[in-house]
Amino acid sequence: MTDPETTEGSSFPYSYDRTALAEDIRTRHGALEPGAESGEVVRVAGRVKTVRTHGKVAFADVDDPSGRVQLFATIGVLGEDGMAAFEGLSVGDIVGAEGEVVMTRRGELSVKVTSTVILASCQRSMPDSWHGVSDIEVRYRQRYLDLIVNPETRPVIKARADANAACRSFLEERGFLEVETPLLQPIAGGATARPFITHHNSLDIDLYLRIAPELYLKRLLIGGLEKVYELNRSFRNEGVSAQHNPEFTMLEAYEAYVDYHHTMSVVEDLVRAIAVRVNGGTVVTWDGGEFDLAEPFARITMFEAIETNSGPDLRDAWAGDDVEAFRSAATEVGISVDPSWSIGKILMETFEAVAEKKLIRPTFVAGMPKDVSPLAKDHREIKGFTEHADLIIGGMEMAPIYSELNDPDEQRRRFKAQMKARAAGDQEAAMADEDFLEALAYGMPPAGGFGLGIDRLLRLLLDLGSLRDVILFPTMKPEQ
RNA sequence: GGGUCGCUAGCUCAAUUGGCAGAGCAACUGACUCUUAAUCAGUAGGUUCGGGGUUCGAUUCCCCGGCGACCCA
Repeated sequence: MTDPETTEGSSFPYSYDRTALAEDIRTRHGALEPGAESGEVVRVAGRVKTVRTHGKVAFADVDDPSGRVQLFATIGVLGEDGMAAFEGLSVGDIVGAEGEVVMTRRGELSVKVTSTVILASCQRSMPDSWHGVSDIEVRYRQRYLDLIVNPETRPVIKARADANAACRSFLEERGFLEVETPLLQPIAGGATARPFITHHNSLDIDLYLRIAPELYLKRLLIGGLEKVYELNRSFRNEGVSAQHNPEFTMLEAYEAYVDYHHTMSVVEDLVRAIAVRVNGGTVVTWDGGEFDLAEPFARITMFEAIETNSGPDLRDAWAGDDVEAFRSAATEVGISVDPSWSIGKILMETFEAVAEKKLIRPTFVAGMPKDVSPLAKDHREIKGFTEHADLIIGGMEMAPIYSELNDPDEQRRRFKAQMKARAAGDQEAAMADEDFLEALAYGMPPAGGFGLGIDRLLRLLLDLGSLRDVILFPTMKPEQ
């Protein structure tokens, strides 16, 4: 309980003139002899972690962003009223304290307080400072408590800031321009996913939250911006899992006059740059194993990925367009094949079931069946494929990379095929975007593009069990 | 969507075969002039996630629901 005198009236002061952080004090006076005084008076501020009273002397630990500092109070300095006020501090209160930096007899660097002010009292009981909060649900719903009591949470925030900064500096160095494109879109394009729908009242139209910025960034390519990127939040109306959150952070970038071979190399370098910025090196510890991102990323085809993971060899069946062979192969590896699935969709599902989780070291799976890849150019070697690579690391899809489709007639045919799938019930199939087709008709330079999932990459680099551990406020159902 | 597990005091956790809902920390009162998970004495704190059922009696067993975690699809 705080003293009623101090909780009435101006119990929530407007500011506090802090003159030192815990770290500053340690740097300047950490070498003082036990019992010595520094002669320097400081004002510190932060959250009370513990209070230890001893009658005519008392201690409190205060956390600020740089660390912890001990407050040391004596009745000789504060008098009885001041001492009572100090002893009234509660764990969780945010306080400011002024006093001389001293070293206690027991060798703990302290601020020997002459005055203490409660800047914000903590009206609720703080979680146990020893055990912290272990209930995962509380950690996600009340992230502020997690941050206050669980020290391991804070570095995750720093890692995300570092990853974002690494993306920006990497791309800026290479002449890319950061842009912002619509989050509210009349047609949700650029990926295959179910969108969220919202409504604009005064225009009286439904709009979608973007599932990707892709089609707008390509419009900028058409407009002559040859290297653009957007570090974006996108939204997909799908389940929540260790690898999925309905809103997620992605880096999308496009570069004119290159193909996906070039862009794969760019992504490879970018992933290394992010790792170095976040972890200080390229060695990744993941799920009990270890690998080095500095080694060249593998580049294999989907057929090779399936085969080397003891799946069937499907090349002949693919060349012969033998849907039945695909159905039986997929069924054999335990997939329940939907009768509406195309041959490409079955191949894709087979790959995901057989190989994806086993690709731990960085691997570009280069080439994607055309009917599940409506925005990439035809593959130059494999019939029915597109130049669409997926970078897989740690068994997770990290980044799609395309030779961007820039033929408006072919794009129209791809959209048509998608609409057909959509009509057949595939809610993830792409929507045709006439406005985008018109833009393409003006001519888009050949280009390579990619989208890098930042949340998943962070999960990998930090070796965390769930995507929710790198998202500060993951999507949750309301409690009631 | 299916399966498994979890939900008890502010936090971390107990509660025997179905038999008085408890401990530590936090809070509150008091003692203590160098503590640092301070110590000591005392006080208070509960819709056991919600609803229903079985039973003399339910935290415990059964059913329905909520939220979460993990696994599977």
